[in-house]
Parts: sequence; structure tokens; C-alpha cells
Amino acid sequence: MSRIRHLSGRVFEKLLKESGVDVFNGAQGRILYVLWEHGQLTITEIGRLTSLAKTTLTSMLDRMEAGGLIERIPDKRNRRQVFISVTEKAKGYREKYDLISDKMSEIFYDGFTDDEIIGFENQLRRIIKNLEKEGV
Amino acid sequence: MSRIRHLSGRVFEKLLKESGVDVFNGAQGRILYVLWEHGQLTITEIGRLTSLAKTTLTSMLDRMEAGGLIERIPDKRNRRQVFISVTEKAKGYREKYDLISDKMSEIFYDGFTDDEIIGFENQLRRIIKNLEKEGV
DNA sequence: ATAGTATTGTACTATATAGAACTATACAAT
DNA sequence: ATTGTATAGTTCTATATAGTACAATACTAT
Repeated sequence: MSRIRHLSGRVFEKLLKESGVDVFNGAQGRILYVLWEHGQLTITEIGRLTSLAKTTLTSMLDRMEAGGLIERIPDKRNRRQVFISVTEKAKGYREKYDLISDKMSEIFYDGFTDDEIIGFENQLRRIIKNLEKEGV
Repeated sequence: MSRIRHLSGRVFEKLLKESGVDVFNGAQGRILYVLWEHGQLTITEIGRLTSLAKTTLTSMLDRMEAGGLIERIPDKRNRRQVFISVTEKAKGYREKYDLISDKMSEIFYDGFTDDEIIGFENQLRRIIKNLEKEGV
């Protein structure tokens, strides 16, 4: 499992490069993805949706902000929190990102029947539940 | 898949801690595991078996050597390569590690039949092959 | 109002990971 | 023997990740 995660990360980076996407990488792609799906999010919410620690996000969002992909928008109602919003530039990459995700699935499940994929993904969900029971 | 890897990493670290193992972590455990299985290995071979880049291994093995878990043994036949060998200290942890691995499997596959586990792991191997075909 | 507690995000630090460039060595073709 | 190429590992650099400690702010109970 660990090897798969590892290898798939590297394959995904390669696909991004081949598609000429050099403004963000796999991890940043996942952050953009949840932002595309949900619109504005606070850093804590992004952490919950991506399973990344907030300390990881601070520096990651720094780099993404420097690259013009996201903006930090202070919340006037609650001055502790900051909304993260995607820029127009980042919006322009969404379609390309979806294509790469599809391509990734094709590579991953090459030779699998539809039923096998469904069964496999159900088993993944069962494993997630098993792990979550451990309360980590 | 990414969430499972993330969660299982945390569960594994927790089990290590609960067992009082604080001299190595999950990633280092995987390296020790392939060394226990195969005996002496070169760095390139460890990289192949763990899917870690050799640049990653250089610094990881530095830390493990400093922690007295492994030794670097120059190959006299081929002076380019270096054998990595586990120390007696590391050997003492094998039994504990195996127990933790078993416990990990129990948590992971809770509710799975033996056939389901066999089928699932075959599918994992197929996915690894699919990803390796990409030559990353 | 105030004191205590919870939350939100950041700074600092350590480790993990890998790409690019490099050195040293081995091998292969002539 | 020489020259070119492949292999093994390290150094240097950049990014990714998270733990600890912290500051600022919000909330809650009195």
C-alpha cells in the first residue's frame, strides 16, 4: 500500500509535467481540488479535507500564494481565521487537472474489469473504516 | 489510497510507540524489514524493494547508521557499491516488529475473509505493476 | 468585567523525499 | 591501452510533512 501511494505520487507528478503543468504539483493539486469543489475554505477545513496538518498547509499555501494560485482573505467576522480562495489563474487549470486524474485512474486500474474496480474500492472503504476505528 | 496510507502510517507509528519501540519509525522499519528478509543488500537493491530513491536512502541510512541500526560495509569486489547490514541491536527488534505487523494486519483486514485478503493483495500487486510500467 | 479555555493560524525545527550534478569505479568496444 | 558508456553512491538543493510552542482572537462561565 505504501509502495503504491509512493509510486502513484511519482506517476502523477510525471503526468502533470507531461501535460505542461509546471505551476503546481500533486499535493498542491489536491488542495486546489478541494477548493474547486467547495469554494472558499479556511485552512483548518482544507486540513480536514486533505488530511494535511495545518503546519504543513501554512508553508504550502505560502508557496501557492507566491505562485499566484491562491489568495488569503482575512475573515472580518472572525479575525482568527483566514479564507483561502483560488485565483483566476488557478481556475484555468481545472480542466487539465481533471484530464490528468482520469489518465491516472486508467493507468492504476489497467486490466481491471468494472466489477473488479467496484469491489476493490469497496474494500478500500472497509479498510479506511477499520483504521479510523483506531482513533488516530 | 492516499488516506489509507496516511491513516495506516499513523496507526503503525502508534503501535510502535505502544510497544516501546522508539529507535526507528515506520519508514525505517520497512528498510529493516527488507534487510531482515534478504540479509545484506546494496543501497540500489533497497531502493528497488522499498521504492525509495537512492538520494532518500543516503540520508535515511545516515540516520540509521548514527542510531546504530545498520552498518555500511564496502564491497571489495566492486568498489562502487556498499553493502548495508543490520546490527545486532536491530536484530533484537525483529520479533517485536513482526508482532506489530501482525497486529497491523488484523486491524487493517478486520472483517475480511481469507479469500478476500488474498484477492485484495493480488489486486494491489497488479496496481504496483501497472504503476511500475510507467517507468518512474 | 474577568478569568479560564478553546480555536486559528504561524514560527521554528527536524525529518522525509527526490531531482540535478557530481565522483569514482566498472565494463565494453575497438 | 584508450575511449566511451553504464552503474553506485553522495552532495547539494528544494520541497513536503508534521510536532512543539506560541500569539492573537473568540467563547464561556461566573
